[in-house]
Amino acid sequence: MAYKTEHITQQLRAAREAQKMSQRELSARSGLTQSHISQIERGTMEPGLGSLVDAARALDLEVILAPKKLMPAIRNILDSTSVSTDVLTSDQRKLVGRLDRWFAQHRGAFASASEADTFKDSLALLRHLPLPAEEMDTFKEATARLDRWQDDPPSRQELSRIAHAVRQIRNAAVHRDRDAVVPRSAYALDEEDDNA
Amino acid sequence: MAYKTEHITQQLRAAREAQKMSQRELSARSGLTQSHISQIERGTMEPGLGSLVDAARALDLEVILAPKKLMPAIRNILDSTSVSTDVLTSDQRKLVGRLDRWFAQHRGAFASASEADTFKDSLALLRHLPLPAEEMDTFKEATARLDRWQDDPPSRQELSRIAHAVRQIRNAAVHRDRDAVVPRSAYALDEEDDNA
DNA sequence: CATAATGATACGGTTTTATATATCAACATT
DNA sequence: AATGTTGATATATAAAACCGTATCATTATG
Repeated sequence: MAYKTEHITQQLRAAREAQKMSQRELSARSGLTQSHISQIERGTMEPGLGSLVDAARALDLEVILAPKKLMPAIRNILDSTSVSTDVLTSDQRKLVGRLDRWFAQHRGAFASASEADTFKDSLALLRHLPLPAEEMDTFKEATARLDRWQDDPPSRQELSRIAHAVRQIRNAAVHRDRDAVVPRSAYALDEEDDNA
Repeated sequence: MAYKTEHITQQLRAAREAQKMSQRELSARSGLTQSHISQIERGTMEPGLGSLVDAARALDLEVILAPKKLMPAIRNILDSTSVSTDVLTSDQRKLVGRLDRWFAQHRGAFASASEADTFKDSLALLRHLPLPAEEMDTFKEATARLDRWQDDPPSRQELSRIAHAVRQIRNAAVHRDRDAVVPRSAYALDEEDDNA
């Protein structure tokens, strides 16, 4: 049915999820109904152009028409440029990187696969979400145990505790982020962009 | 009404006109109704996403979502790359240029202002539309009389005849251009009446 | 465990899109 | 002068979109 517009609506969903925004929050920002959004994302219904623009704007996206022949060049810009601003402290970057490498080799150490996935997901987010100094300490502290995994491998229970702690930090960061780090994201308030 | 989507639909119309395509032809290529297209372009109604995509495809355009922050870069691509590729023979370029200069000085020689305008319009198009060799001959032949305007000024009737001939060449070029240069633009035709 | 948040659905009701078809005035073409 | 083409409209009808609201199963969270 909505074969022609599938990629667009799919992109909408991807953008929303990338911003960790719920359908209900997007609903509030865009003026569309949550049920409406769900159906659009699922392909159950095809949005009107107006709805698409509303949803897109709420996600900091623009609906544009581009000549086919220019698409390669545009695509180049679109997926080469990393999306987030990456204003992390080098401390955070290093720590996340270290944990990342650790995880690559020891994911099997977790109690369950889902727990490992949760941990990985937390890491993925903390790679992009800046953490305030104090929380960085908590983060460091929570994962300090992993530094000694070599000569003293942590038990699964210890790992669970650590993963849970990291998860909490992630959650805190995500929630604070919406209003603090990405405050001028969507709204129609800032119509004024820089000039061309 | 359709304030949010005005620029998009406006762009649609601009693209269609730039390709010298009539609403009826776009209708045939896109599957939409001519009346539908008219209303969309006028802003009387807001198209669904499906309709927009259909119309866009028929015009060799793509509907895409782009992050706002990347818009400057994209806009750069969009309007830096100018119009058509201009693959004219040097013969055609020269001839058009000469006629252009001639016209700049002798537009008053035409029978009416509108006839002069028509001639200018034809020239403007032939500056960008490549002409096959045979037609170039016809073109040259039709305007040969102007080469002797100096010592033997052509009558208004002669001018009318020439202008008309040039106009015909222009028309043929436009039609051929649409069917040749934009052959694989729209798939809508293939779906419905798939005649070879 | 209890609670809250999430996404998927459902349904009745209003509004809008979209089609099919035709007409019309303004031009363009032959 | 006769004929085609163009874009704007009109009307009637079918088909969706869109909203409100509400429910439900999962999953996340405290």
